[in-house]
Amino acid sequence: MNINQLQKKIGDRIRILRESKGITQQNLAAICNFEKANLSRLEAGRTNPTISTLYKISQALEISIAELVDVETAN
Amino acid sequence: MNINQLQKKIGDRIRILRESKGITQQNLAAICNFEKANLSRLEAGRTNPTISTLYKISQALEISIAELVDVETAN
DNA sequence: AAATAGGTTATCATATATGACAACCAAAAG
DNA sequence: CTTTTGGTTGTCATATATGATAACCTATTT
Repeated sequence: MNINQLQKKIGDRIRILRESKGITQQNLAAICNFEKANLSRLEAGRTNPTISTLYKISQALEISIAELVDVETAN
Repeated sequence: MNINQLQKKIGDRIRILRESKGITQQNLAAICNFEKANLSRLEAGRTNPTISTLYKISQALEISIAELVDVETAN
């Protein structure tokens, strides 16, 4: 798995988790105190997020970081 | 837990895992194709690493990213 | 039709992660 | 004592993540 694939997987995971909580990007961005545009970029897998960014998202989604970045098990 | 604390925890975890494999920073850095100095900074919790950096480290340590960033359970 | 909702993309400014390099330190080995 | 080992710290250059803002798009609602 290369870095682009990883970014994509992380982005997909954020989206799936967000949707499963039934909230919009705008909403999640607000909870994280993020810029909405950046969340869109993240979910699209277009950036290489920092651990602090991912932590904020995990907190907003009420899961651990480990759970958030658990993208390897599904292969 | 604030971002500085998180960085510190991640850094500690990297160190502990590295030491448990019995390899030096220089060694791990080489496997990851990292600059040794940066690994030192990471372990010291002085930087906010990107997911790609953490992924490379997790691969070198032969664990998943989720395992690497699992710093919340102990507290 | 116009307004709203949800999301996407671009541009720009700023902070900083990372690489490269070098110098330093303490402890251990020779 | 000198050399080696393992790690730390600083400086600088470069790429880019993130925030701020704005414009755009589609679908739905009013």
